[in-house]
Amino acid sequence: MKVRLKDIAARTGLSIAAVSRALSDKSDISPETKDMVRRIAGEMGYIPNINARNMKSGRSGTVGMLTSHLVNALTAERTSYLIRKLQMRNIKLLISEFADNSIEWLLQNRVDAIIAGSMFIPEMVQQLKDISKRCLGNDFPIITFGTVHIPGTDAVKLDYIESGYKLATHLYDSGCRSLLVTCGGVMSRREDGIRQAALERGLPMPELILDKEPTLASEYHAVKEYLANAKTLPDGIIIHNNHSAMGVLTALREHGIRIPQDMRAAILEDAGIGQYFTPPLTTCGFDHFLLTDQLWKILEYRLDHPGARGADIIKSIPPVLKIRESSASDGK
Amino acid sequence: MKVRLKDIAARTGLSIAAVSRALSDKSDISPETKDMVRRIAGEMGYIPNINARNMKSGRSGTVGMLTSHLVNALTAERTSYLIRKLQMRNIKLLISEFADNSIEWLLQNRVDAIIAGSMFIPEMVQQLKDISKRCLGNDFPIITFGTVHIPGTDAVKLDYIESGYKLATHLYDSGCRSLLVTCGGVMSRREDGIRQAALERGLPMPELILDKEPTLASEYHAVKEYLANAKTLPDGIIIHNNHSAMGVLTALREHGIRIPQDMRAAILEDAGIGQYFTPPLTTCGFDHFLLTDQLWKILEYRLDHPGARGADIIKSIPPVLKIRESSASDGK
DNA sequence: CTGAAAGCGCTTACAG
DNA sequence: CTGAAAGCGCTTACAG
Repeated sequence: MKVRLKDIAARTGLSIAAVSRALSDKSDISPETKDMVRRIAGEMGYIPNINARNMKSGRSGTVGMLTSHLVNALTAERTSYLIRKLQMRNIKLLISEFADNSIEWLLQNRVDAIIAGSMFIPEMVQQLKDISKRCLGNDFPIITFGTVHIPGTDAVKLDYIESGYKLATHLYDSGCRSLLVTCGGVMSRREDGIRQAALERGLPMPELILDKEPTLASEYHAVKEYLANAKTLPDGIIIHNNHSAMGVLTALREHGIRIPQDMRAAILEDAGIGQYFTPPLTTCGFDHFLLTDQLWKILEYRLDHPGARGADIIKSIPPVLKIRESSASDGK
Repeated sequence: MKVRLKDIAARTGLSIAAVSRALSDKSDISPETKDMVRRIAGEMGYIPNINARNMKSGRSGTVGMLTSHLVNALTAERTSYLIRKLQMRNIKLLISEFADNSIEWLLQNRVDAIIAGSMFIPEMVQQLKDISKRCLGNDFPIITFGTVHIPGTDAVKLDYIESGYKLATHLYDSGCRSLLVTCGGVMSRREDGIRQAALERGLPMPELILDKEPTLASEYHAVKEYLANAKTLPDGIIIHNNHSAMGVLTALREHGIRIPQDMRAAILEDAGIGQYFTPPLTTCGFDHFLLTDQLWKILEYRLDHPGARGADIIKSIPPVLKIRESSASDGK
């Protein structure tokens, strides 16, 4: 933990510069000294200090990620995938759970790029706009994913309005007339799409269950409470994510509601687990492998081409509707 | 992105040192210059460079975490919790998915401490032993959680043998005579506890389903395949984690197996979702809030008390058995 | 209260 | 092929 180039230099009788070169592999240096230095360095247990190395280059070898809920399975999966990709290139990921000062924090740590999802948080969008403006001339890569695109940043566009619209349309076409929507802790653009589908048909606006603290247990209780007070029940439910689906379905079941006979159900997200529910659940969401892959490609390109900003890179991922038993159309 | 202390110094006519002090809040400096410097720094859009700051102190303000599967819900939750705690103290988390060189990588990045779980991976344990030995005199904090304790490191002990034993004992006492155990991609100490419970009763050793690639889908298929080839069925099943439970249960259901009538079932982990299955699933696992909290306390202590190594800190979390309908004892 | 200087560990033109 | 020197951006004794 303590051995420095200086120590190796002293031990070998070489200069610090020579040792540095012997170890770095990219300058010419005589094979003999190179081997010798490497051997001694190994013996001494030398571990290069990457932070010191970065000091010179001005880059930190770190990518910042703004997120709002790592706990979510999809977020975790995405993060895990990114970490592996980054790690293969010796790049670090600095995760910042969104707060007032999180972007500032990332900047203070001199991240080489920022990735951000959760663009439904207005403060986050605003902060990203601010730094995008501030850093524009500077060629600082910001890559977002979501429905909102900020000029000056790259994006993987996920049309949440479309995904809500698509799923609601399917449910209405299957016979639903009144929809209930669980929204988790926060409204997102997906509700807009659902509303639009209702509007087009002259059907009543969907009812929303908005939950303060969107954990599995609290969503379960929110739905329980809704059911206890409801005079008439909707004939369809859209569950906002995979994680809460178990809680919501349990609440429905305990209320004696059968799916799809009494109520059709679907998840407005796709973590690949819809088919493992009973009955299998219809899902409408974005392929997260595709998403993460696009994200990574843009990121890699930007890291490898600093100073060549050019136009914003924008990729789109379409929402995919997977129809399963839970939204069977004949009420069988 | 470009403003340095030097620039502020030039602009204010002060020395770099004075500017540094005005901004750092801990040295005495006249109120007027302090205010002035801060105002100017703000106007210039100064963002301190934390990495440069750390250069001097020798600490990186980063904690390394070795993990093997961030995708797992519990790992993600733990990580999220830790990140929030660390972020409040402006400490970074460097996550390293375990690989040959991951510890070396953390060390190169001069992490101030290492946290590691997944102690069922022999190579990881070996590597941790090596660096623990190498860094011992150096007061480098290593905090692990799991069943194995490495001398010279702190630990939150999770007795996996005990958790397996406890759950198997419960199932046997409920009437099971032959157990099937899904192990995910890797054997862990939990199987030892299950075997021990069988041994004590003179019952046959549990059958194990070991899966190469433990995803939800592959566990589903692994169980399907097992069921297709089994001559006689076990009367109890232990599922190794929450994530795979949905797949395993679906496979059982498709095979016409009713729980608990035909087969009792339980999860050897507790992510707080057991009660949301149909029927509610018995679980035996460790309280992850407690675990993470203990982890954080040890970590915080170590970071705040460098150079005061003393004895290893060891905390224990007991496995908790939560009995639910899926293991009802009278076969009703 | 403020400045000049040394230093954190490394890299990299620039000379030789 | 190798060394002396400057520098990355900041902090911190040490003088004044």
